[in-house]
Amino acid sequence: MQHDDRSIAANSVYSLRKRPRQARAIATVDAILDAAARILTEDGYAAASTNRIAERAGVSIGSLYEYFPGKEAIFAELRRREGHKFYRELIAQPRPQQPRAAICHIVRGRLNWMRRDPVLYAALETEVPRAAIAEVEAEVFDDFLGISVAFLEAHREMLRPEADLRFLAEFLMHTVSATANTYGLRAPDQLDDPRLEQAMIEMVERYLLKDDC
Amino acid sequence: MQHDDRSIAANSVYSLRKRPRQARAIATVDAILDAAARILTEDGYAAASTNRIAERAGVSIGSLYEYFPGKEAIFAELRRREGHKFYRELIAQPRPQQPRAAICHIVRGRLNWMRRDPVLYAALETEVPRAAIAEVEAEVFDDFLGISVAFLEAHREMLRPEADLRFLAEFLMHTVSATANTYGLRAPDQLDDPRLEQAMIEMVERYLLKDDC
DNA sequence: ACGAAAACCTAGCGATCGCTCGGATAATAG
DNA sequence: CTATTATCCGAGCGATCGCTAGGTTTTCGT
Repeated sequence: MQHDDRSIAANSVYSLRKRPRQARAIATVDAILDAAARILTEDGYAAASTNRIAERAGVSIGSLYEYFPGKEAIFAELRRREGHKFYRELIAQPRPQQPRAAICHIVRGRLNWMRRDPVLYAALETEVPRAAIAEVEAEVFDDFLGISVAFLEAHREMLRPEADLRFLAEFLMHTVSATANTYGLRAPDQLDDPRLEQAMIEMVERYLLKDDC
Repeated sequence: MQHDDRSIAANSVYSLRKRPRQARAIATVDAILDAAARILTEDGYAAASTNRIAERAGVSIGSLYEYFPGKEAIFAELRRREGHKFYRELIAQPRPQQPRAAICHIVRGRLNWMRRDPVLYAALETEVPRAAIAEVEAEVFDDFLGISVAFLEAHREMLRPEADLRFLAEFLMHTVSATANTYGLRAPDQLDDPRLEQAMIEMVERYLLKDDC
């Protein structure tokens, strides 16, 4: 398993204190993040104390603070890795050229991401303090926004007239993302209802594309 | 003997411990909720300790626990009151009969609610532990879902063929609500952008109504 | 093999947490 | 008035929090 440099961010209270170099150190960091995710999933953020995370990870509290400058940094890193995982998965697959197929691809990808562990992602998006998540969130969002705008520009003739493609891309990303999150949070069992995926796809298509497409 | 008219909420760890009877007691509860809201807005849930809330409210910690069985109950009650405020506001106004006007009315109402205090509502929806909010949230949601389904049924002929109106109503409520929340959380300044309101309205209209409407 | 660097650990500090308890004060009922 | 209930108070408990200091063990480079 290769270790990606991008999952370790610039110097900040929410980034790793130092890079784990040896294999066992990487395993330690992974175990901490895994334990944090499990506790967050099972008992919520309030129950996820640093001592308990370390204990659950089978690691001493001292080792935890060897790599993480503070509690919130653990969840920031967790969010960072999951975000990049989704992002890389999505752009690894060839992106369809046809708008309809591309919309389908994006919506399905976003839903699949949430389906993998709805409770964890919902908790990450909602119970973890905003400050810890905000900057991490922006990284992938901005990247993806650029791709989306470029895609809309490439298919401008098929779209309804719209002055600001950037606003449009932002709006659709927020809508799709927010809806997926909300279902993951409020009705995780409905994530697998084929009607949900279909409804989201059709909603975006109908709003975005000209009527005669 | 003691006739117990606890008309505030069902007995639960998230409801008031006892009903404030005198005017000064009501003022105390209000002050506590107000202080909780301000601290939550300014410094987040992690900083909103019971001691600090009581101090900010100008009330002793003893008085706080006179009425609230625990910390989370404070935020549950806060959420309950804000939710009912929105709900009553929305159904107090005459609901338009025409589908397009009704959609407009609902979307604008939901956005106006979020506009009143984006940071507070975003924090309520996201940083407060789920358990404290869940049951409160369901109260208004279920009520409103009934209204929505009835409305869709009344205008069935104008809608695109759709088997399950209940699923449809739920989907639209979640989408509109989630989008409003997300903008309040990630880009509160854009809440006043007229393009956002317009985009949300058009998106719902285009998805919901037949093409020839 | 050996010194340096990296990784890991334990004990526990100071602060703060949520919350209780016993009693003081104010409003209300009879 | 008095008795009763409602309200308010704040010292402080036990638990736990995030986190650190200082030392030991493991790995790596040479």
